[in-house]
Amino acid sequence: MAQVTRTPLADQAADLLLERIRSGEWALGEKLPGETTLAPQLGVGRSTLREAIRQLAGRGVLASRQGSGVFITALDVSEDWDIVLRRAGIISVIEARIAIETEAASLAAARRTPADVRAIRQALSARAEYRDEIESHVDADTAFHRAIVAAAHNPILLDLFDSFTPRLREAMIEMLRIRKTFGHTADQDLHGGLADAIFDRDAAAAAQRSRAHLMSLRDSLT
Amino acid sequence: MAQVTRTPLADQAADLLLERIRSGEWALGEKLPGETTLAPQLGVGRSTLREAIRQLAGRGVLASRQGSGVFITALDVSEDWDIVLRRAGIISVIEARIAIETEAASLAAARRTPADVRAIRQALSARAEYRDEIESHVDADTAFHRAIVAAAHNPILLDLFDSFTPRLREAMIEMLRIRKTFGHTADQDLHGGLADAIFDRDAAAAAQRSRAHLMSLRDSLT
DNA sequence: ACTCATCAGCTTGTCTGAGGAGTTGTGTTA
DNA sequence: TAACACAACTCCTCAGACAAGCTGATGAGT
Repeated sequence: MAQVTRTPLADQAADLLLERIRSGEWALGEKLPGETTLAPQLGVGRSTLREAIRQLAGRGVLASRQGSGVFITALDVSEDWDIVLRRAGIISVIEARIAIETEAASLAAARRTPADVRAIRQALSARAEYRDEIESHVDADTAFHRAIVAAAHNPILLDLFDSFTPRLREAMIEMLRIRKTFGHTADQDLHGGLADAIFDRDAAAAAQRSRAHLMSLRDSLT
Repeated sequence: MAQVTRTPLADQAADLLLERIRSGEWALGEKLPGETTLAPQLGVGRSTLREAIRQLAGRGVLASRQGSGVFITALDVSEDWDIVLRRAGIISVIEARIAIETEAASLAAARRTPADVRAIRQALSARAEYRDEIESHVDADTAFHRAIVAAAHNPILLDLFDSFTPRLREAMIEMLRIRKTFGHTADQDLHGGLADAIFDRDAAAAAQRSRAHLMSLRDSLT
């Protein structure tokens, strides 16, 4: 099928180049072939190739240094996060949560304000209420953990957390539906202990309890 | 003050153009002047201007349509994460790196394969070579840290790392250019120690050294 | 044998001129 | 009035020339 809209050669060359970069043809920081050899290889003129390179440079994938060459600075930032999370598997996701939440818990212990304390306390009691309905319980649990990350006062960590949890919701519900181990008193106490450590400004204990909780979650899946 | 490093004209033209766009000289969706009139206005050749436009097009600011003209598609660079990272401040970014890299180092110690060991070792020696050139040093350093995250065999952590580093590159270069504290033997030894801990499968030591390195980096900025 | 300046041969950077191709508005014509 | 033809724009692509920067080899001088 012939396409109605002809895309510029420079765009096509950029796509083609990005594809080859993604495929791992060149490692991070490695040098690309010279313009004079790459241009005929892609079937375009040198200036067209240069525009393609500029385009990728604008996206932070390439960087060119005069006299030296064109180098790969990133293996594409890409926005296919949805797919990545799906393919990665639940274990990898929980490990990423461990990374973010333990650090956040530690920071939260140091930085929490009275307003943070109120928010965490409220989320904790809300979590205790929903013991029977799985979905509500998962939502309340997520809200509790989010309150802790928010108390760390680091916008990046909060952004990372927010990019995880929506994808995680279904998986968590599914999981809890199969193994009916949720809403137990012990589980609730574990979360209470994490909150207490943050209230007491005990960074080490907060990190340790956050990690312990998530690792037990991970281990229950293996 | 004459600058030592001459930035390419195309980059300068792109910056100049972005500045004028940000100042509101043209409205969203409006057409820019033609290449033949804009190029002399900026004092560059036509192809140079075209490369500048391509660069901004790659960042989603401009879009050119053949026969019609070049149009403004966004007044702000935004690009979701880019602006978040810029506004958040370098401290928050480093804290996020601490979260990701310490966990990754710990996992890498447990999971590293012989291939990972080779990759880390190679990156480390490459890092030692580039002691004088700031840019090359930063790239080599990034490659080293990336090799460790890759050795953790967790695609999500690797993706998170990759989403940080491209934006961090310029800030790191800028920082090192001001404070000339890089490439020191102590610094290289620190990285060597981290690598050794991973080689020895000592997860605790790997995490501790990774954290120590990044925290010293953070503290040097306060 | 070692040091260092020089240079040839790479690389990317920039400009120019020539067409090709698409779009748009205008004027002519039926 | 409506459809068509066309001229005048626009960006797109290529080729060639030269400038500027980097790198490794070469050779002279110590």
